[in-house]
Amino acid sequence: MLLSQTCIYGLRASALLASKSRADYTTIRELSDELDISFHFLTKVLQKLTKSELLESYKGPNGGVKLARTASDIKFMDVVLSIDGDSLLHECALGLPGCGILEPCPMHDQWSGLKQNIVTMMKDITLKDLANNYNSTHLTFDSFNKGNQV
Amino acid sequence: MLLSQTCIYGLRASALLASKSRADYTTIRELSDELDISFHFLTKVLQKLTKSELLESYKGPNGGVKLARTASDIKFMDVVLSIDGDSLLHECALGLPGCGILEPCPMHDQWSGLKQNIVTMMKDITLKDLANNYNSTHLTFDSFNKGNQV
DNA sequence: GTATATTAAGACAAAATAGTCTTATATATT
DNA sequence: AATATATAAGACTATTTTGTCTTAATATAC
Ligand code: SF4
Ligand code: SF4
Repeated sequence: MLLSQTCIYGLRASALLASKSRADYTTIRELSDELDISFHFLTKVLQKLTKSELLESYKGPNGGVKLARTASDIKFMDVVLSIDGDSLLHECALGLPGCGILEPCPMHDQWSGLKQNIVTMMKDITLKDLANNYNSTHLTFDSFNKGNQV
Repeated sequence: MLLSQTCIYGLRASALLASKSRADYTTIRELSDELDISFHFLTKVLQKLTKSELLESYKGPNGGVKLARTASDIKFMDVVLSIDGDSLLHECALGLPGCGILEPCPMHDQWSGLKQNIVTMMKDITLKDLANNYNSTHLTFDSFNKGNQV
């Protein structure tokens, strides 16, 4: 897995938030219900995004969370960096230690090209993109998760 | 991380084995020393490769492990499949549940292309490729692992 | 100000992954 | 046969990741 489970939750919640109006706060309970993620766990995940100032939170009645910027202004990568940190950028996802510049392994050129493409994609795609074709079934039910081809 | 730590160990040991003669068995102790991996842990990892018939093992004096086939005949992907299974092939490494064919998310086309490239690379590269430019420093010391760019 | 709704924080528990250690088994040498 | 050398197997521990629960803090409404 390229991204932690925690990060995935953050991405799914962010995408869902991006499909909602920024005029109102959405409660984490509503998000956790729609996404079928544990409320308490999602709360902790979103706290990271709030601290990173990708989300804004508000306590009390009519409180909740909302995007801190417009959906088109928040990149997929912003969420990844906030939750998983920058290891994706700096470490070889193949996991082979001793990195590329000094002593490249035979896969390095190919791999680093592919990896750069992934990073570019994550830096290109915004929450608006994710929200555009948003399909609640897709982002919601884990039951679809088994045995599907990618 | 795309591959488990266990899988990385298997790959590093396999690459090292590929740089050695198939006429002799190499002891796991020798591999674990050269790669700076716990002997007992590496033993368990290599047992998987032996069960998958990528390696052959032999007990007793002058025993050890060796490649079951020529290095050019064993793919990077063979090792990955043996140790991590086929989740890399079937699951979205982005982790978003509910997969691509029925309800593709907006990233699907891009992502599935990139992912296919990774899979193709892993199916293309053989242990011989890894062994060719083999550099023991690179595959050995974790101290190089921090802060290098990929 | 009291009750209610909400996020924040942190202690705690469970599960998955990684790593260690001991014993069993097979082989070779003498 | 006895000893030494090796992998195989499995119990055990440690660490990380994931998930749960309780309490604190903050805001609203009445
Ligand atoms: S040389 Fe490149 S591909 Fe190979 S292990 Fe290092 S960073 Fe990864
Ligand atoms: S649609 Fe494709 S990219 Fe998106 S989550 Fe599913 S498999 Fe992954």
